[in-house]
Amino acid sequence: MTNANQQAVPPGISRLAALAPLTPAARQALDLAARQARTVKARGELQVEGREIRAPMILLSGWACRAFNLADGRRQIASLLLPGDLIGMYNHEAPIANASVIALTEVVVCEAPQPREAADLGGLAEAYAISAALDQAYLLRNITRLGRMDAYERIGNWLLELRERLALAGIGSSNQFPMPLTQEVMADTLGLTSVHINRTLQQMRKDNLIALQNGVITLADPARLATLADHHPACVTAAGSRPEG
Amino acid sequence: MTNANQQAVPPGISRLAALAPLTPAARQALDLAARQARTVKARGELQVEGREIRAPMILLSGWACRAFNLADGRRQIASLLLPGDLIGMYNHEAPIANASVIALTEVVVCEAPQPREAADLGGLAEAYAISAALDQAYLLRNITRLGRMDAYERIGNWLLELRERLALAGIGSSNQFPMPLTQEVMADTLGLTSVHINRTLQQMRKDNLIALQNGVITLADPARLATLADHHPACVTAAGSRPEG
DNA sequence: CGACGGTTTGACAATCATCAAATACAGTGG
DNA sequence: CCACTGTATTTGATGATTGTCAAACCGTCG
Repeated sequence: MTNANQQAVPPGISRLAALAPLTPAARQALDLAARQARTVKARGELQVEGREIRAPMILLSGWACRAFNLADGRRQIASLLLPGDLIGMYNHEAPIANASVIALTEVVVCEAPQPREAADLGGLAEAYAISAALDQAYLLRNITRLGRMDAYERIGNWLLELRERLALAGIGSSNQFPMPLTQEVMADTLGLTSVHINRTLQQMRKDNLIALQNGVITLADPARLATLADHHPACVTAAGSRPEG
Repeated sequence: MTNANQQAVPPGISRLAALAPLTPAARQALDLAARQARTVKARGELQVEGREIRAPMILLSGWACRAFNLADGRRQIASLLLPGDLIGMYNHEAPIANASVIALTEVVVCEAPQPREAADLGGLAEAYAISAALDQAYLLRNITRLGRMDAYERIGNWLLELRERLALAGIGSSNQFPMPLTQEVMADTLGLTSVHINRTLQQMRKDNLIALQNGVITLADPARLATLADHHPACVTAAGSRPEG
C-alpha cells in the first residue's frame, strides 16, 4: 500500500484529517486523489492570476504562495501555502484565480476531491470549510502584521504562525521547524526589504530568540516571542477541541 | 409593499441580487429576512472576536469593519464591510469570530437566510459564494497595499476599490461616492497615522485627483488614479459578465 | 458660550529603503 | 580537487517616508 511517489502519508493529507474527523470513505477519496499527485519545481506556477480555475488542488507537500506583482516590479506575497492548504477552492461557478500561485520549493499537489457526492463524504466538506476559515483568519492576521507591526514584531509573529500551521500538518516540533525560504521571499511576505529582514533576524539572534541552522529554525523562547509579537493562536471553531488551542 | 423600516430596497439586498441571478423564491427569502432588520449605532459591536457566531448576517446599509486591537492600543482595521457584505458566514460547525466586527456608521443588519433548503433556493448559495470570493480578493489586495505601496498609492488604490464595491450595491456614481469615515479610521484601515493621511489627502487634492465636500468624495480623474495606484478591478468568475469588468 | 470630536499644522525623530559592494555558499565542469 | 558561476547572505553609508508629540483651528451640538 505504500506509495512510491511519497512517504506513507503526505503531510497535506494529515492536516486535512486533523481538521475534522473523516469517515473511511472520505479518507479513501483523499488517498486516492493523492495517488494522482503532480510534482512542480520551485518557481513553477500552480495558478495564474485572472485565469479560470480548472479544479481545486490540495498542496500535499512543499511550500507555495499567492503573489502579486506591481507594474514597477515590486512584489507582495499575500499568503504562504503550506502542506494541507487548499488552492483555488471556491464554491461558485467558473471561478477565476484572484492571485498567482507560485511554488516556493518543489511541491507536490493533487486534485481536491469534491465532497458533494454521497452525503457529504463524511466530514470532507467540514475539513474544507475549516481550512477556508483558517485561511481567512491568517489573511486577517497578515493584514494586522503589515499594517501595524514593526519589522521585529512582524517576523516574530509570523514565525509563531508558521509553527502553528506546520504543526497541523505534523511538521516540526514545539520549538523548531524547517525554513526553506530565502530572505528575499521573507521580505516579500512581510512587506520589507531583504536587507532589513537580514538585519532584524540578526538582532533576534543576538536577543536569543531564534537560531537558524541548515534550513531549520529554532525558537528559543516561544512564550517570550509571543508576548513581544502579540501572537495568539488561531481558533475558528468551538466544536470539540478540534483545531487547537 | 414599501417597508417602513428602510427604503424600498436596502442597498445590501441590491448587491446580493447583482452578484447572481436570484429566483423569486430566493429574492423573497431575502426580502423577508430584511424585514427583520436590526439597527446598530456607530461604534456598536456586531461580532466579538473569539465568541461563537450565532447566525450569519447581511449588512443592509451603513459601514462596518473587522478590527484588531494590539496589546498596546494600536488598532488595525483588516477590512471594511459595505452594504451587501456578509458577516460571519462560514460553512463549518460552531464557527468562532476571528475578528471583532464594529459599526463605523449607524448600520442596519439582518440575519442571512440559509440557502440550503429547497434546492439551493435559486442562486442564493451562488451569491454567497461569489461574495465570499470577492471578500477574499479584497483581503489579498489590502495585503498588497499594506505591504508594498506608499501612502499615496494606498489611498488612491483604496478609493478606487471603494468605488467599485459601492457601485455593486448601487451606491455612488462613476466618480463620486459617500465617505463617512474619519481620517483616523482611514489611518487604521491603511496602516498609517491620521496625521499622515491628512497630509497625503491634501497632496492628492493639490494634484487634482480628488475632492471632498460634505462627506462625498469625488475622483477627478479615476483613470489617472488607477495608473498611479496600480488598481485593477476585481473579477472572481467567468460566468456571464456578472460581477463587473 | 463651552465642550467635543475631527482636521490641520509644525518641528523633530525613527524606522526602513536604497544603493553598492563584499562575503559566503552550492553546484558544475574541467 | 579546484577554479568558476550563480545565488544568497551580510555589511556599510546615506536618504526618504512615515511616526510622534503638541498645539491650533474648526464646526457642531447641547
